Amino acid sequence: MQKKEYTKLMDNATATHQARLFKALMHPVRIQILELLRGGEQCVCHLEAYLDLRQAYVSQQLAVLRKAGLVSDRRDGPNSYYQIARPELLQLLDLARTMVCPEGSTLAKHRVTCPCPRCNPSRDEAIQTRILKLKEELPC
Amino acid sequence: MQKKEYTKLMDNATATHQARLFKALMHPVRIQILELLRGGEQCVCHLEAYLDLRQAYVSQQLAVLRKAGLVSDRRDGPNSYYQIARPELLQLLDLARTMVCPEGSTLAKHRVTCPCPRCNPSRDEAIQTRILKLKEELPC
DNA sequence: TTAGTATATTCCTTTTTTTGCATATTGCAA
DNA sequence: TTGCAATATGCAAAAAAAGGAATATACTAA
Repeated sequence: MQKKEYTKLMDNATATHQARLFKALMHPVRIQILELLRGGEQCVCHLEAYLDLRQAYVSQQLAVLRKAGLVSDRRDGPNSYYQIARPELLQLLDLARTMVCPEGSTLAKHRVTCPCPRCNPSRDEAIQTRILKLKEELPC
Repeated sequence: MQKKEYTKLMDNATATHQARLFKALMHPVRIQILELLRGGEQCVCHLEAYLDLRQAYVSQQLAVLRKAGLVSDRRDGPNSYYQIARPELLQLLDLARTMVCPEGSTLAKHRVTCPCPRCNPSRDEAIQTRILKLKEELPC
């Protein structure tokens, strides 16, 4: 039997890192979160409303994505905003989608009530103007 | 709070299928198998030798890839040959590798002894000629 | 300080994967 | 048929992930 010298195509460490990346993506909710982040950063309550999931659960899934280095977070007052940290992720998701979803499935519509500042600019604005008004009324 | 009509970016079914694809790829051994299949089909004993893993274990991992529709198999005599069924997979793996492995890691060399017919053409040939010789010696 | 909103984490149970081991199957030749 | 080589499958224990529930933290406003 022939004994051959063989240069490995890939070392174990790389394969393990790659597997870790796929592991972070192997969950439907995490994929949907990344899809929602496609258009830019979103706060947790927005994801919660749009996916119709409990807050703690969304936070757990975000923690998995964060620990895998796939998303980054930023605090703004009471809200946390998450965004995609690796733009190549979107290519990866696009490629995966073409592989599993050949037929253009029709996307469902549904109603959401999201409490986040971005979804409620008027409400936020109203609060801000009321605050300003009150401040003006105060004696210096 | 505003109530908005929202067209889902992705239906649950698609996300689930995508997750299933990533699930099949979330294992280092399966990734290494796919890398070995990059150059074309290989038999099980070849993978076994090149990855230095037990036969039953390689077969199990191949079964996962097969059930996910990522590889196809073909029987040729006593050997089973596997090949990549979805060429887009290679793109996916390439993209994933660039994401996790920025520094060009040096690939290790190692010696393998593979018993498969392709790795031992001379041995196979020798057997074949011996068979032919024996047949000639037989009285019709 | 207290209360309320937004978010994160910890603990625990259930389910799914992993992995080793034994065994079954298949194809071929004697 | 028997025996052997190559491959596949079934089973069980260990490890990991999923998901629910309670709780902790952070910030803001009163």
